[in-house]
Amino acid sequence: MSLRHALLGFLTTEPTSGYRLAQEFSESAGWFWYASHSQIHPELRRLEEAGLVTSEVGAGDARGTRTYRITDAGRAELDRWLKDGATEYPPVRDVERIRLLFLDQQPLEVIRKHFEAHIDHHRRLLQIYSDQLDANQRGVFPRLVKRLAVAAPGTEDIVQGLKEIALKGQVMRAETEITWAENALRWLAGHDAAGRVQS
Amino acid sequence: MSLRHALLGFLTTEPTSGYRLAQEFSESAGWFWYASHSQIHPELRRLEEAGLVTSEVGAGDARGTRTYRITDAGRAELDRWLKDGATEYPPVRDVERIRLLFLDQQPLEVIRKHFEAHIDHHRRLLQIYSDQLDANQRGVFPRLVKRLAVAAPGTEDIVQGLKEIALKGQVMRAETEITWAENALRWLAGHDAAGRVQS
DNA sequence: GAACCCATGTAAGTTGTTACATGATTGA
DNA sequence: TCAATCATGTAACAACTTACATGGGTTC
Repeated sequence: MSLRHALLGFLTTEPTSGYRLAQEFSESAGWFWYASHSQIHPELRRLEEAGLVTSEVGAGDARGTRTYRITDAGRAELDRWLKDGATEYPPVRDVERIRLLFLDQQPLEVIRKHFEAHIDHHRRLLQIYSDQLDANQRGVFPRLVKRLAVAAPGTEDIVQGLKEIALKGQVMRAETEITWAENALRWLAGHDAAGRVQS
Repeated sequence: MSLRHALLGFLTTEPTSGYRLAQEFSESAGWFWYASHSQIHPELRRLEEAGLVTSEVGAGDARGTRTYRITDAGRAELDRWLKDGATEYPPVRDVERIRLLFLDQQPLEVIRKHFEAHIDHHRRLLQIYSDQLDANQRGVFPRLVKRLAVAAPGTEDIVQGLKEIALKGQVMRAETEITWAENALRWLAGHDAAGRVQS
């Protein structure tokens, strides 16, 4: 149940609404966790039932925006999750790779398009994460600013450092995928040429 | 519905049983797709209902091993999937990363363990994929041998090349993760030392 | 007043996990 | 004969997706 803990984690930065959380969890390539509002709202209510968060609707709020706030029990649960549990790496389920394996009986053109689409996809991600990394390093990344404001004294450089490391990881991943696919395209081009020469 | 197409794809290499498929989908770090037998057996029956595969139990087979074979309709469906559909990249859901973000209020020791576990995990994967890559290059990788046997004439080097590229991708990913976490550990060690000097 | 954003919700369906259940064969 | 492996299956549950639904606020 990672959504639960992702929500608790975000709520340690500031109390906010399900709508805002849904925005955070949708934007920027899903940040590190994607979830839809139809999953977030019920989960927040379950968290409230469990006493891990509280919620209230502002007195004069006609829209009915419900603001969620993490409780001490919620912080304890998050702390327990962070301390006790090792990261559970999910099983590999890579559509791109299984497609690639079975593309071996398709025309070269189809294979080429596959790698090009892969590069496009990861270039988009690279752009997003590079921008965020840049904003983080300049200290203007909104989420960083908010988190620095609530960070325990003396932990500021850890907060910023870990965000930078996390973003650097995304950048490295995207770069790796692009390099890989570019190499593949080169191989494919060489193979194509070789095939023509021999025929 | 990728499991469907992953199963169809594997069945183009050779007719086999749900049990064997479940083994393939479990071993070797899940290869590129993990699925449990309790998901595979029902899916195979659904594929049979849809006319995409046929199945039969060998005459003298007391164990009741049911061998599935892809039909022309199944091949057509796989072909359609490979040709028409672009790869659908799933939304980002990265437990490791969200854990890392919220570790910023934990002791340095806990953070260090996180990166060490990350390195361990990816070293294991690296070993598996390196071995497979090696076996593939030497032409002794069982799945490669089988697939080469059914490959259309003239496509052998594409078959082997794409498998190599796919495995190379897994190796690169694992290496990237290890490099990333090693850098993070170095940063953490430097930070720890700096902290002690200042205090 | 139309279009768009803010804000929450439900319901149906799919996918995937975990646990339970059964029975045959093989090898120590 | 006991344990491991072969082989398939079901049932309950959890996670996630997609679509539908509602209503207030803002802006042109």
